[in-house]
Amino acid sequence: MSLEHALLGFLSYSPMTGYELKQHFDQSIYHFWNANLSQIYPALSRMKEEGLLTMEVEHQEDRPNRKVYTITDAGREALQRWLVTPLPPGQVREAWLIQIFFAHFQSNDEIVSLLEARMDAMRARLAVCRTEIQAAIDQNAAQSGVERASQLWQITLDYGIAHYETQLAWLEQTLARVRKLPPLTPPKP
Amino acid sequence: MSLEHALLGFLSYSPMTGYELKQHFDQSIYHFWNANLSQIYPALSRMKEEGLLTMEVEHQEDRPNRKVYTITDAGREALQRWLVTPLPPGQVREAWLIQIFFAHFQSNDEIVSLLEARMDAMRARLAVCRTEIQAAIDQNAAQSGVERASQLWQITLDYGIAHYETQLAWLEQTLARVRKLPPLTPPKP
DNA sequence: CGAACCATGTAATTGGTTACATGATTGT
DNA sequence: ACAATCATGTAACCAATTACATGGTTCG
Repeated sequence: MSLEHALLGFLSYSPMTGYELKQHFDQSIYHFWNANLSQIYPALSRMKEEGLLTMEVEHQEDRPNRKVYTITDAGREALQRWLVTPLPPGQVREAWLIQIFFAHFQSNDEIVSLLEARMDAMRARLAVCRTEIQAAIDQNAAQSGVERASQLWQITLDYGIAHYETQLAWLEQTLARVRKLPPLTPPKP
Repeated sequence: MSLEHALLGFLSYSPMTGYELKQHFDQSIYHFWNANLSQIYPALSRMKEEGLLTMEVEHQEDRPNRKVYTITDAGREALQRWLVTPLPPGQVREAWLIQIFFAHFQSNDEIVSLLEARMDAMRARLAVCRTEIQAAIDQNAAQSGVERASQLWQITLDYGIAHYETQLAWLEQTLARVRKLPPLTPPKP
């Protein structure tokens, strides 16, 4: 359902093709939601069948025809309704924590390696938020008339930044903690 | 894959039935990974076929027979290998942030409501971590011989606590920010 | 008297990822 | 020469959720 509503959201700005929608996903909400083209195209067809969108074909000679989707009144209503409906919070799923949980037969160094690998990944993501996405927001904010939208975008980015900062803080702290853990009494089998 | 390895992890403690495994999921790692019985039972059969587990039937008269699964050497090796393999960090998926992102036509009050609903949910989860799961860990730690395991469990719980605290801090801060947002210039259509 | 516990599963559906397929144009 | 951009899709697969099915025992 979320994918569909994100598509409606972008199409509420202006009519677009599936390809362009994908670019919007990549450029603005990638840090908390992503979608593949192979997911977007069938979703658009479905939504057209449901009357949430209309489609017009723009003929092109050299490349495949562009299919430009436009949101309908029914689509706007569906979006509107969804936007004010609180969603049940999803189940947390952090597979790497399973590794920590069952690491009692691993050496402290092995656990440290896992944590360090994760730190690298989290640092990289934090950097993307701070540079690329921030730049996109700033550029967008410069064009006036969209201040409210820019501020909401910034709010979601700040969520991402806070999230990754927490991850890193926790990892740092856990690293110190694991280094001090008494080593395993029975050595590895 | 993670489900399978979590099952191997619990079975590395002692042989168990699918039903008992589910209880372990619910009591110790629910805050970062969960599984349904309808997922666990077929997974166990599969893993038995793959030679990671063996199974023995305990006959019972009044209830369905218990199928007790035991980890094999191959299972221990597979677990061991997985436990030291860094996992690629998963894509963040926070559907409710889509709602914030596209809320520029919603009133500030409507956005505030969404945030407050989420705050309630996050407070509830934080409370579960601080009370129920903490109690389970403390109880487990009291039985000596498992200190290392208890400490790793505590580490994963502290992750959960830090996560929910960050959520709440961000929500609090965002609430204040949204209340100050200049209201929408064009009133709702 | 109904809910929760014990104990097993299958089937259907949903949502997402990966692989496959096509093909011209533009930039390095 | 090779990768990236534009532009569309289909098909297979995987993981997780929900619904369905069965049925006795114990607790409030």
